[in-house]
Amino acid sequence: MKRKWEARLKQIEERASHYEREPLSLVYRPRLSKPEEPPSIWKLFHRQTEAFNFVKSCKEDVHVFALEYKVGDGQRIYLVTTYAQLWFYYKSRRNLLHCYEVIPENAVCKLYFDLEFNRLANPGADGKKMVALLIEHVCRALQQFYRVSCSAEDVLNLDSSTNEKFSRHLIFQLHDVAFKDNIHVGNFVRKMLEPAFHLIASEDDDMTPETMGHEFSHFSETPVKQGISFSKKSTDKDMGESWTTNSKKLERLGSAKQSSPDLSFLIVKNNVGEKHLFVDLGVYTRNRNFRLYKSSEIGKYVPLEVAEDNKFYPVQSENISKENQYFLSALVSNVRFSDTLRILTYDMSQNKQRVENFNHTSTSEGRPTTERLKLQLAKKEQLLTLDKIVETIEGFQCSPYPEIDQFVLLLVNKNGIKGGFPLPAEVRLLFLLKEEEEFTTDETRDSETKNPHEPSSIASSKGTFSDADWDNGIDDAYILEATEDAELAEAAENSLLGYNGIDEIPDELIIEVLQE
DNA sequence: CAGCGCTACCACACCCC
DNA sequence: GGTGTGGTAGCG
Repeated sequence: MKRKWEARLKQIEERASHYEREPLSLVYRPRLSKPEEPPSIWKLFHRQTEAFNFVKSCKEDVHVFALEYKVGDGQRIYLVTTYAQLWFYYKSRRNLLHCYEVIPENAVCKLYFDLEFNRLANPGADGKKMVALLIEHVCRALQQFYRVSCSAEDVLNLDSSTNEKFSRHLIFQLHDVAFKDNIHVGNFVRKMLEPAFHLIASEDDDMTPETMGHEFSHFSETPVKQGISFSKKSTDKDMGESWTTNSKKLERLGSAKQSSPDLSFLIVKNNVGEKHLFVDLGVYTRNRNFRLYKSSEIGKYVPLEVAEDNKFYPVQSENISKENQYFLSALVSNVRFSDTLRILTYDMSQNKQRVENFNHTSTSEGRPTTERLKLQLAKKEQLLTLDKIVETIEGFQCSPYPEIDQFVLLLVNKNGIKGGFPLPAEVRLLFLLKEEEEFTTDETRDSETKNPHEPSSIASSKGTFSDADWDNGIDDAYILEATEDAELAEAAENSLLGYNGIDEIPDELIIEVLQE
């Protein structure tokens, strides 16, 4: 008895001296890593900007998440941590319900969709069928715009439907392909759905038929901001134009029926009976919050779960559970690093912000250097369209010699492939741009249709969606591809970064160009 | 102490016929 | 009536 007590005492004394040698830290910190590894990161912020500032100061691969914590007002706090650590505390689903990923502005991301319709307002709508048709349409558009192949098996299909609402998230898992950021995703999605907007607009026209020769004709007032609308006065001449307009409209409808894809399945009614799209276009804004796999909106108890008709199955891995795989796959900004990663872009207003962006990103050197951050920075600096590179050359006086610029243009346009300039970075990239024809931007489209003295410009305007548009649908889309052609890459790089005369350009390259 | 980024909508000024 | 602007409620 006494002996047992002595042993116990000794044990306690040993433990006491152990804690004297290695005291517990004053503040408990959750810790996934071993003591010799870097400490865990788990920080909460009231302001999103503070969270992102912390991420910038952080070497580790951390991300910003938004947590809903008050019912009613969608007020959120912001959590910064790693995917692994979040999953560790998240997976039990006893805490951290109502979590959102913050899709950072300017961050490479996946193609994603938020789909929903009110069941009561759309009796007979077959949600699953609509999802399948949409996926088909998206894959076709990816193929036609970017020559990117995919199928329903590449799409993670998450469901959070209720009796009232059909609701899905789609996240595309494209191999070695991602979008520049979610603004570009939005541009692509809106372009891809253009035939559907025209359908809605034309059906609205049918519901409110305009009286011939009356005040005005309303035309194609779409929910997209680049939609076309114009009006006219009731003179004889204008009546003629108005008729032209109507006949064009009919022609447009005809061609829409014949050649552009039939997207009528995407049209649903909201709870007041107005026609809308099945696809929510409000989710492609800066720093958009996107609900995590197995999270629910606060106040509701409907988490996102793998849909029964989901066809995406993550590759099985020994140390990552299937649930964790789905969790990671559902993260829109979780783009897998790859040295052959292609970045898709879709510019709406080509002439606006690009150079500004270039200046901005080029000053942000020396940032934290995880592979991912390096990659994103590299991408940012390389994401210049050919036009912008020319502007940049002119703007910065990089090359005072027109023949150098000519040479560069020839070089990168070789074999009908327009190109960009691989800058000094881990990954060398080449831009594959669309062929010659200058695409009519939405601004020119608007200015054309607004000009009352040029009905012919309306007729020939790209404001109508035609088969040709669809086939040429590459529009402002660019594909960036890794290139193994080191010689070409190096020459282009040197051309941009400081050759001062034609003498300095390697002979063999000059010969190559002259031979063309 | 404490959210964020829009867009649709409205009100208003100003212009032109 | 058309067009442009500025402010904001409310949606996602």
